[in-house]
Amino acid sequence: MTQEAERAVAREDNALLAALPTRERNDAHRSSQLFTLEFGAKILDANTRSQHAYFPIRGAVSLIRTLSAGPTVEVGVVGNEGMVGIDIFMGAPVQLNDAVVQGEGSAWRMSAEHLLARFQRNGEVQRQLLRFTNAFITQVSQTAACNRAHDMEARLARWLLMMQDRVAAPQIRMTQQFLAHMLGARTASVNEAVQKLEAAGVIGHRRQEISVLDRSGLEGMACECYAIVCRVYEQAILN
Amino acid sequence: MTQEAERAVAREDNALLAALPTRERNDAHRSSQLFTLEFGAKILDANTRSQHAYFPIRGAVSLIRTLSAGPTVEVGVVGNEGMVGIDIFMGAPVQLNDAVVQGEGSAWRMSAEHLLARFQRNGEVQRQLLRFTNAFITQVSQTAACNRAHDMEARLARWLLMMQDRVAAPQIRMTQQFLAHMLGARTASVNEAVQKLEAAGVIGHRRQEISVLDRSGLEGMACECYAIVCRVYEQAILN
DNA sequence: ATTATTTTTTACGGAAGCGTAATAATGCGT
DNA sequence: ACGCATTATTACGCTTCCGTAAAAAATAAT
Repeated sequence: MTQEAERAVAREDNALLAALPTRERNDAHRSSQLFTLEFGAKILDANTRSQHAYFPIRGAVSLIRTLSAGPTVEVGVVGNEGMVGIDIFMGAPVQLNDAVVQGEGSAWRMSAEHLLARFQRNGEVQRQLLRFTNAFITQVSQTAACNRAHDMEARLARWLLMMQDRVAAPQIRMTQQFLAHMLGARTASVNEAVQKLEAAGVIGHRRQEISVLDRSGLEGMACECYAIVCRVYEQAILN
Repeated sequence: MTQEAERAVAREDNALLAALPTRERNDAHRSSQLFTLEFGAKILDANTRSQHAYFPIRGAVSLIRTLSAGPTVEVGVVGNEGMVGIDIFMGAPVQLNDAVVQGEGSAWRMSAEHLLARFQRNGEVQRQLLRFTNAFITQVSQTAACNRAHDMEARLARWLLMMQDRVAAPQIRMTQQFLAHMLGARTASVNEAVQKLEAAGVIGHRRQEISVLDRSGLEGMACECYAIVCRVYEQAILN
């Protein structure tokens, strides 16, 4: 309950911006527009220099890599705790992932120039952004290990938990086809895993929707990766 | 051949340091010690704040994540083109990977305090380090996708190529057991893949050693990930 | 309502790789 | 030279997940 309350508060603003000194925070808000994260929208393109950074207030954005043979794999998810567009201040020539909205919500959108200027001018802004980036690296590392070691069922459970944390709703809306793209698997394999989790009573599902029924049960079926990544982001946000 | 020559030149110093303005570069050398990368040495520990950063001149360092169920997975490799210890300037509370020497060589070793001070003081140092870090993120992302999508044989080929680039020798020394840890697989599976590559005539092997016989043949058997990661590092190093 | 479309579910043979463990080869110490 | 320890290889049954694709169910369009 207390945790619930904390979350509600946190959701009023992006956690990264919220952690900035008042002055910088206000500045960030003034130089951003509120942007609606619409389901399925591709907000950043692979092989392109990002024009904008996004600081989600609510919602989830997946970073997806497409391999030449066709399959796509999600390498990370960003929500309230972070931002999309790190390539802007990391000095990347281009970035290689697509960023796609998975869970509807809203975000502050800031131009690349603005972000870069803020990053270079203010030490605290820089410090926060780099701390997040480091946590993000850990997330991607964990995903790399997870993809090698854990099976569909555990990975699906993990993904649902991460998504639910970010959309802040018990239902998660998406087709299993789409989910298969995230998990780098066949629709049929995903379906099997969905049914197993449902048989275990931790989720319910219908067309285009999965709902979490037993959160802690689901946590029990997810691989360790979920808890690890959660902890890393918590630590990154604390000062 | 020209490429060969370029490589030889590059190997005289770590590429990241070499790209710095003379002044900063000299400073870095003065405040570092030459450190021998001994095969198997663990130079950074998971769950610890790094005390030193390493800028390899020759040799390869693997970043390895150990999962609680036991298996270990390599999430990235660093050699001449980069450095180990990014957590120092990224403001990480701790970092979660072990860093283990895979290919013998040498590196400049710098204290964490020194590195942090240089990072914060000089824009060009910062810029280079962040550019590398961004390339590293791409490497890890690619590994995440690769681990999901590509089979042992292709991943082994990729790993051998990356390792060879960094140790700058046709032979790569390590037990298949160790290799299995890197690839997150059984020794037996690795052995099978080794034999397939050998049957294809692109590598030779004997106890504790694999040698690359047909470099471009091996490239043909590796997944796209090898070329992608190479390109990313090239771009990161160019100004 | 009926048809078309999208999404989910089921099916089946097959490949890759696992867990386990026994056997063979190699190299080291004395 | 001989025995010991490490490393590599082979074996076998099994699980997971793939490729492919057809059937069923849910929704949307006319």
